[in-house]
Amino acid sequence: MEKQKRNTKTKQMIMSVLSDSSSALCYDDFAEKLREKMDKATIYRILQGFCDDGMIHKIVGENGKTYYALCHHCSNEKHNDNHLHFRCVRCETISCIDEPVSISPLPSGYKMLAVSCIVSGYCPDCLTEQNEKVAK
Amino acid sequence: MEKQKRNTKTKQMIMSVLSDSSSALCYDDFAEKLREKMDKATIYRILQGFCDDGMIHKIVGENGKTYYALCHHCSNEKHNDNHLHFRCVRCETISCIDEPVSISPLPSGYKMLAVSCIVSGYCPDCLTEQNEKVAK
DNA sequence: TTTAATATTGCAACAATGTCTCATTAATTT
DNA sequence: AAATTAATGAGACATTGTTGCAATATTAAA
Repeated sequence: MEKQKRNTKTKQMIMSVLSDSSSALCYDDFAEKLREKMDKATIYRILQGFCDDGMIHKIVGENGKTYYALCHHCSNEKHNDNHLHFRCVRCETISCIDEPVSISPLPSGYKMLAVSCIVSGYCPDCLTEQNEKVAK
Repeated sequence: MEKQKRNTKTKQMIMSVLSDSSSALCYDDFAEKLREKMDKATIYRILQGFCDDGMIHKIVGENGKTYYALCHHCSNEKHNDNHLHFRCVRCETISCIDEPVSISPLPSGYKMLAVSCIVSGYCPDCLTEQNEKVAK
């Protein structure tokens, strides 16, 4: 790790965009919220740097895009990306769920090191709206 | 579904490459095995067609690449992509594990529709080799 | 079997996502 | 304040995948 030695305004802006969001963000989200204040390469480099430093983590969506999220519940000692991610099929946001993923026992002979898991469905907000629609 | 109406040689070749493989394959794998006998667009289109027809399924790896695998254990009536995928960190193959994924209960308010899950670690072959190395 | 209809293919251009180089700028150290 | 070093912006490039369209192959019709 030879990265992120200076705490610049650029980095602060990116970090604050991410802190203000309750869901994981992709490059386009950052670009939009920063209104072209920052170069594409810079955004990607800073996000990669934060990942290398263990401050955020990546989630690759089923659309092939990479999303970035703060490591809210990862301690410094024990960095754990193995939690669940949830993608809402209605509002299209991806967010972290703090419950650890329990995977049914693997067939013998396999050794598990990490889990990357995205559940899709309705998030609480969208499920509520959905139910209200049906109720009408 | 308006696809794959003709069973051409091209499709047969792609299907046989996939049948012969015990792991999921990405575009490059097909291109390599078919030795430039076939155009990129054709390969992608046929794979997409097989997906639409429910004969194969896609897995998006953590590298952002899409892998394709036969639906070995999906019946026609009940198409189930919600099984586990395993990526070996040593031989770098991605394969399907037929065990269904059991996810620890979601927080209330969420409604799960599908699961996309990739476990990484050592596959049986590579774990054996690893252990033999250590034993020496 | 020959013709007509239609699906498939190859090619090239394009699109989206992300990375790299390198000159310039900004932050830190001396 | 000057020197050092890290970060940034700009554009070119890389990779993965898609699209439009003319040419080809397959199937259906005559």
